[in-house]
Amino acid sequence: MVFDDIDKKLLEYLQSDSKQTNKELSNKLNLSVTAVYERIKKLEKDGFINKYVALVNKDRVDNAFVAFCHIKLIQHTQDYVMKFEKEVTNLTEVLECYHISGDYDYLLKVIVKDMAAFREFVVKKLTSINHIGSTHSMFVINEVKHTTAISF
Amino acid sequence: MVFDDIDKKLLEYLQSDSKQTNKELSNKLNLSVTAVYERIKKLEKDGFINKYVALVNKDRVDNAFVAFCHIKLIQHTQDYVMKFEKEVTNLTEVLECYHISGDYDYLLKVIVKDMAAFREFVVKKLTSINHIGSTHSMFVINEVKHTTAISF
DNA sequence: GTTGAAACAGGTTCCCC
DNA sequence: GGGGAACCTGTTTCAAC
Repeated sequence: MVFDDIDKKLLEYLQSDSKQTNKELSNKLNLSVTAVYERIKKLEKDGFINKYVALVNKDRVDNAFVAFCHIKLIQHTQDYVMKFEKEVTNLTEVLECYHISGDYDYLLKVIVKDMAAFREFVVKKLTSINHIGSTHSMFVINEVKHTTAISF
Repeated sequence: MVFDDIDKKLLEYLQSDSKQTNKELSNKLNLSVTAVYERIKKLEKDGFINKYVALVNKDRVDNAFVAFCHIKLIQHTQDYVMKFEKEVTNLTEVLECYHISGDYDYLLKVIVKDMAAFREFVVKKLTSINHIGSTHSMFVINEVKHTTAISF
């Protein structure tokens, strides 16, 4: 597929504000509205754009406590790994989960109400998943930067 | 401000798909289109909704290499901290930056082309910021889960 | 908060180059 | 592939309840 510099620009614009009209985008890209429309549809169809979402302001949400959890599994058989990943994915408190290199196997980003809720989450939900060896938690003191936009 | 269970539901819907029509939302919430419209405008005005964005599929982007970097500062004077945070925020490779508890001061989520580009990033950009003591990097082997939607 | 209608803007389609 | 005009769907505003 063709994926040129205009598409990259377009993706950057849509990543920063998806509510722009095609007319606004056509001005920025020096294209016609139709061309913008067709390029966007193409990017959606070809899976470059996953979805369009509203981003919620964490500061306005009461008691948004964010933590990162390192997790080590006891064993790494395919069974254990797949089961762990499936169960972790189902936890609404887990916003992100990465299989990573290093001392630990996984890094989780978790959001809960407060420290008490975090303790509850670790004890009741996280460590109740079998095969977890050890965990190590870090608490977010301040969110310095957070963007969903990838630069091209 | 009133922020009831309907608003929470509405935010959850908009976080999962912001392109739904007000009519679709009105069906899900058992409200009129006008009521949905007014609630959304209120949530936007009151800052609950930061913005609307397109989420790009990392798998379709050539060579999206993601790493997490722990960073320790040499000193923690207000000057150093603010300068570091400002410079890190300006790096397009840095998607997220958190001031965290624990052995390190900061946790960064970085996206670059490949391992070579990561090395380049660390040597040329990251450690050229003054006052950085030590860094420790972890590489993402697989993204198991990634959502921007907070549950209420 | 609801309904309905009217006005408008934007998305979508089609035909042209 | 891009441009222009017609069409159509959704948003926005307003009235009355």
